[in-house]
Amino acid sequence: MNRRKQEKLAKAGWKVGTAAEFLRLTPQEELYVELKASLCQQLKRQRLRSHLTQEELARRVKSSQSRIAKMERCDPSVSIDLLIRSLLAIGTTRREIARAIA
Amino acid sequence: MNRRKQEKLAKAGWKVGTAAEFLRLTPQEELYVELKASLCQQLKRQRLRSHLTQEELARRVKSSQSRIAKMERCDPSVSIDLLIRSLLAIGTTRREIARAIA
DNA sequence: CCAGTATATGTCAGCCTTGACATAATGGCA
DNA sequence: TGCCATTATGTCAAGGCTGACATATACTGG
Repeated sequence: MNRRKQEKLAKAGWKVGTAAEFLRLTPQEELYVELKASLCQQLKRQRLRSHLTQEELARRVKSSQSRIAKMERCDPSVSIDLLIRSLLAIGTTRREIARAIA
Repeated sequence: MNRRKQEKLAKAGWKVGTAAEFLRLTPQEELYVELKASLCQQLKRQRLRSHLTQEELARRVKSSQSRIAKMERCDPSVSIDLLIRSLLAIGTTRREIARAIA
């Protein structure tokens, strides 16, 4: 958001900030969710690249369509553990995972 | 282990194999534990580099000495989530975490 | 040898994550 | 529009993870 618009909103009584500020995350929590988000995106990218539906992917990683959807949406209920196990299950290499994280 | 010794043990009725084989891990599970092990080592390295005791580190990451010990020993009861949250808590960057994983 | 510090191991109640299921929204396509 | 495939959201019992505590073991200087 540019400065102009921000000032305009401020005049109208709004506050502008990052999602982390809004959710009152500590800097560490912020890093954590960002890192997790990278893995969520990586999972979705890998799935689309493989032309799989969530249903099909779910079968491969022995999970369910709903959980795959939550993973890709980065739902708070999914762990990095599950994300990494899912990525490994569809052939993502450590190097690729590292690349997604960095 | 060299070939000679392996044959010798085989004659004596022993089987020789990797830890993964012994524990009957699937290739994916093996990748998972290896990746986790890298993070465990990284945590220990970072702690020693910072000249912290497990007790002190535990306070920083709001955990307990026993759990830190389990993390560094790569106890099955510790999750990648906790490892990553701990690493972030002591100032490890995403890049460094990625480097440890790759 | 002992005391003191650091690390390792075992246990467990309480909370968090998971797969599964139901159901709702979304997006084409005829 | 209605139908179908896909994805999103809500819920929950069962199992996994966590911090805390107790205790054991390892290490070191005196």
